[in-house]
Amino acid sequence: MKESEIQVEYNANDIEEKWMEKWDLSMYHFNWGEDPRPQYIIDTPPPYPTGNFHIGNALNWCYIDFVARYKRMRGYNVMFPQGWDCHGLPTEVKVEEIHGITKNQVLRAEFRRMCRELTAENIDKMRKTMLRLGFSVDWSNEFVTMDPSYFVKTQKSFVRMYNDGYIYHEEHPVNWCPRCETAIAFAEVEYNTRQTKLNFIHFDKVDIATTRPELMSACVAIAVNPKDKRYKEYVGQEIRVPIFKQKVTLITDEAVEPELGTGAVMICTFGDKQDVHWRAKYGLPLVKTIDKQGKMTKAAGKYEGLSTTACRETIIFDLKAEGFLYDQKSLTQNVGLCWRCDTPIEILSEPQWFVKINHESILKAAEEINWCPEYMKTRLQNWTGTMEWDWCISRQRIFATPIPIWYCKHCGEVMLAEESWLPVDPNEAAPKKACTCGSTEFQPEIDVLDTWMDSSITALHVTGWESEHELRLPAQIRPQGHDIIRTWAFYTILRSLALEDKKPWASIMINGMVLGPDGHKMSKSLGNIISPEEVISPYSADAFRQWGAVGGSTGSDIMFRWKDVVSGSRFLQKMWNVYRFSMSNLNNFEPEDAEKFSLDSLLTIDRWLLSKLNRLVETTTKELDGYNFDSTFKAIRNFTWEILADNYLELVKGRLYSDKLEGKRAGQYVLYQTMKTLSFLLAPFVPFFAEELHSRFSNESVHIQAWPTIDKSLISEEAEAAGELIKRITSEVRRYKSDIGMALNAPLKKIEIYNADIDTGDISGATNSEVELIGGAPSFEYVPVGVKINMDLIGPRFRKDANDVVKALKKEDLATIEVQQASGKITIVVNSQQIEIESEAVVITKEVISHGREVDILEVNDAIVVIVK
RNA sequence: GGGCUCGUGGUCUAGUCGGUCAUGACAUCGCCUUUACACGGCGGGGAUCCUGAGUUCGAAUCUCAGCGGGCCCA
Repeated sequence: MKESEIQVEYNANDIEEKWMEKWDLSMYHFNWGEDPRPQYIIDTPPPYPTGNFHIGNALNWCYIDFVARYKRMRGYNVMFPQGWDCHGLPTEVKVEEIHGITKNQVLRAEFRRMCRELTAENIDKMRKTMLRLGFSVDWSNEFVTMDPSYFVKTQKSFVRMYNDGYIYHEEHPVNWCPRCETAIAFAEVEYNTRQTKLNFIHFDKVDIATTRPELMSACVAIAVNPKDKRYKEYVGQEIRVPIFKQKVTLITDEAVEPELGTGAVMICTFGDKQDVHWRAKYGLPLVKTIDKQGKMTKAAGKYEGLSTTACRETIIFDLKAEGFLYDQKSLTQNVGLCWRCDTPIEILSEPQWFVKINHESILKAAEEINWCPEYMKTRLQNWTGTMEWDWCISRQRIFATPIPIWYCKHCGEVMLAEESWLPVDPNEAAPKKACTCGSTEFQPEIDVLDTWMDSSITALHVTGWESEHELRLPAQIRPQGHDIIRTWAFYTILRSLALEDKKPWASIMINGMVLGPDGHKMSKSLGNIISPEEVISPYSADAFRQWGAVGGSTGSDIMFRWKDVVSGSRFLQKMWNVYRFSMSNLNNFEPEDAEKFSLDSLLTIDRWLLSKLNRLVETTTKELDGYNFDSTFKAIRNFTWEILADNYLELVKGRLYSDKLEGKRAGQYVLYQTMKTLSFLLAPFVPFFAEELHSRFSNESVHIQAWPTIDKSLISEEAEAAGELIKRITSEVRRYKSDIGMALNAPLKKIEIYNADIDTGDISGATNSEVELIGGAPSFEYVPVGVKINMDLIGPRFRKDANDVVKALKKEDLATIEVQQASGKITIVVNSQQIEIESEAVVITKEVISHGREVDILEVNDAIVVIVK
């Protein structure tokens, strides 16, 4: 083996950059052709190209990469594709900001070009971070949703779902941002508490309380609780709305809270989602009093043209002047805000495109998917159960996939694009055929598709839907955060069923959110954001990735902790030292020596180590199959540090330094196997470091090697017990030296070991002392010092009296119990009753006394270790 | 307000088909510069297992209620 140029310091950043340069990334490519390996396709989340690959993304990608690398080593044909979910409002807003324009000041095509340009730059930046973090992405399967090659599929999916009756166009209440002038989905509404005024207003028969008097012109009914006696006599009667003078009916509904305000509320179209409910439930008329810009319409009479807030002030002024308003109280309430610009949203009734939701089929598919962790499935189920509106898929924006629809100017008929015309922007191209009425004059649909329409077909896209390859749906796994179970997971299942009648993935692996070092979710406003780059440059990507692995269990939210990164970095240095030590002792040991090596010449502690090593392989394999990265990596770390470094190396050193070939060869063999195995086990987690370790064993990348197999013949209880005894004796001697203030390498006059049949060579080496094994019974006296009680036996047998039995046993003379125990039965008196206890229920602990000899005595299991001073 | 989830030494965490000394890491204290490593080794101290009630001979673990954190939603 070569040990040259193994530096004392592990210089992570140099080594990571070296491998980044050297690696041929085609080793991560998926093979679309014939392949004997089973496929393992990952439906990677396409991030939104903000330009910053943040730490939350990084955690998600760490998980994906652990799985991808592991599965490749396990012999799967793995695809870890990378997509980019480009369309959306944030980019539009950013472009307006950068160019100092509003989107309506330039041509749509020009605005789209600006958005594409910015997105391409942002993707570039994020790709760099991903490469630096060592993710084994298959870049040959990258997709960009704004590219025609991708959005042609979004459009095709629209056309097919339209033809299959899943999509319809209808006037329906939608969440609307008056600033952005677009419909938005529930997923895009944020809630915040605000102070507002509850206004108390006299109507002609009742008094009502409202926070939104500007909606009085849209008042279509008054509602009270059916149990509210105050209004009983007026139920069903007509009430006149002040100022606007329209007559509305007083109705009753359970949902009205009698305690709030006056107990009577206006139903307006629409103040909130409850109004939408009530309007549908009671078949009330629709009055549109707010327009798309958030201005009052003609329906608001003299208030037409005012903004909603100006209208509110003016109406309050007028109500006061005319004596209708008799009180105002402040009220804290939650208001819905546009997630992007914080403008309070309105509910408007507008013609929009919708996708029908089939609850049952989604629930059934969710049941067939393997959820990790399992409880995340409940979230999807609960959400599905509470969906009331269909999915609104149209948006009034520019940078998005166009809806491939025109309307005939002559007869109004809808003209749907044929698949062969796609991709198409109806605003830039006309239909290639005439309307059924004969007209060739068309009005293009200017609404565009919700971005989720793009991203909800990723599972289809990556498995080859509508490509030159055969369809390989379902993908094997969907890795994603729990924040988007209700959106991305939900929509993907829906679309996959609608388009191919198949579930999108076999499994879904959920990651938690990343919290800042202060325990709160990372956010700009809290100022607790940490970027992956800030962590990598002082500590390395491999250290960062270890935080991802050990930070917490899969699915739970995990805090970013610097000390996890620091300890990751220390582990690399520790492992590096172990490796350096091992390699320097392997300079005359070649792979052929390992092949020729006869296992018969292994010593006890070697077998102990190899047994532990194979158990480690067993554990890591099992844990990785269950996506338990934290327990996997902790097991590797524990093995390396405790078992290998602190114990095995110390015990084997004596042999490695000695001239006796046989024991030395055995130690070298163990080190050789262990270093090779560890380089494989570490590969999914710390790919740069593992490659560096492996590079001195082979010219091939560690990342295309097979995962180690478990050699069951080397796993042995006896070997472990025997090794454990040696290890414990050594560490007892170490403790002894520490207790009496000796240096740990200081020699003892002599160590005698009684009542144990073990190799003493390694003990002697590790304690730097002569060790003599003495057979036969030692001439020492045992003194009982305590009693341990087995509650498994005592508890169920004595129930209520168990406590008294324990007390009695503890009071009893130890020597007496010992004598009785030897005879098989212990008889004691409890609560003046004589009872018998089986001898197994009690264990007498004993100590050995030196009996006059000038020695100290240590006990390890049944062995007696005598230190001659 | 609803759903899911978590609450264990100063900090973070393991354990959760109930069994009497509760795991480990970081921090802290003491000892040790031993030829892989002081980014190390050895040893010690430190816990009302969120609170209350219940089930049980016995609860960190099971049940109920409450308090507090997180995410999603209204």
